[in-house]
Amino acid sequence: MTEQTRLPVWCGGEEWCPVTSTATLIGRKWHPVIVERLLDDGPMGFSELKEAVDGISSKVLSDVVEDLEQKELLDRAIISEKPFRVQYSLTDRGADLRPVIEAMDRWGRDHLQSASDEEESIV
Amino acid sequence: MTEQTRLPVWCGGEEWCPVTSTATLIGRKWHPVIVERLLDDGPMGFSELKEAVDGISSKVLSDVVEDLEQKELLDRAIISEKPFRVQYSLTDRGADLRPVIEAMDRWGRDHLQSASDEEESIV
DNA sequence: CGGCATCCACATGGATACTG
DNA sequence: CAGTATCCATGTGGATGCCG
Repeated sequence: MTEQTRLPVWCGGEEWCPVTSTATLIGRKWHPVIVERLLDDGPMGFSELKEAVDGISSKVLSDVVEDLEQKELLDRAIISEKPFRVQYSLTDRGADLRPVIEAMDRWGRDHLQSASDEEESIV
Repeated sequence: MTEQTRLPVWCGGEEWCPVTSTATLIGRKWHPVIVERLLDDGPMGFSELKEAVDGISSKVLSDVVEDLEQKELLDRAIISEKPFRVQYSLTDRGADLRPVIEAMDRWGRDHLQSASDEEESIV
C-alpha cells in the first residue's frame, strides 16, 4: 500500500497517458482544493485545513489527506504530542501542482463565476 | 437535469471556490483525457474517441460524454442517419480547458514519466 | 485538537453481451 | 457505427458520534 505513487496509465494503445495518470491522482472533488489551500496559506493543522476548505467533513478530509500523503503530494508531521498537533505541508511534487490548480482556478472564475453570482442565494 | 452547468461550490465559509467547482466538473478519471483528445485531434466520432482513449469501455465513454455534454463542455452532432454517425467536438468552454489539461500533462510528464518507464512491463 | 468508527447513499468504473 | 442493457465491485462523499 506504500507504492501508490506509481500508477502509470496508458492510452491510445501504446502510449502512456500523462493526463489520465495525473487525473487518477488528483481528479477528485476535494483533492485540488486542499492542495490549493496549502499552496496559498502554507502548512497547517487538521482543523485549520478543515476550516479553510469548509464544507468537507472530518472523515472525508481524513481520507483525502491520507490519500495525498500516500501519493507523496503532501507531508504529515507531528508537531506536538501533549496537545496533539500535526501539520500538513506540500511536498515538492505537490507544490509543483500549482500550475494545474491555477489553471483550474482561472477556468472556474472565467466560466462559473457568473453562475455562482446568480445563485448566491443558495448560500 | 439540463442545468448541470451551474454547480457553485463554496469553501472557506463565505467564499465561492473556483477550484472545487471546476473539480466537480472535470475531476474524474476520464474526463480530462477526453477533452485532451478532442483538443489535439479535433472533432471525432464515438469509436474514434474510444480508440484515442483506449482502455475505456463503451459504457463508461458513453456515460462520460453524456456528462460532458450536459456540462456544456462538449457538443454532440449527428452527422449522418443512414450509416449512423455522430461527431463530438468541444464547446468554447470546453476548449478553454486547454491550460488545465496542458498543466496536467506537464505535471504528469515531469513527475510520473520515470515511474512509467520503470514499470513498462506492466503493459 | 485530530482524528477514527460506523453506517449509508450514490457515483464511478468495468465486463460482457446485444442491438438498430 | 454508436451505442444500450445488465450486473457487479469498488470508490467517494456525507452524517453522526465517540475518543485520547
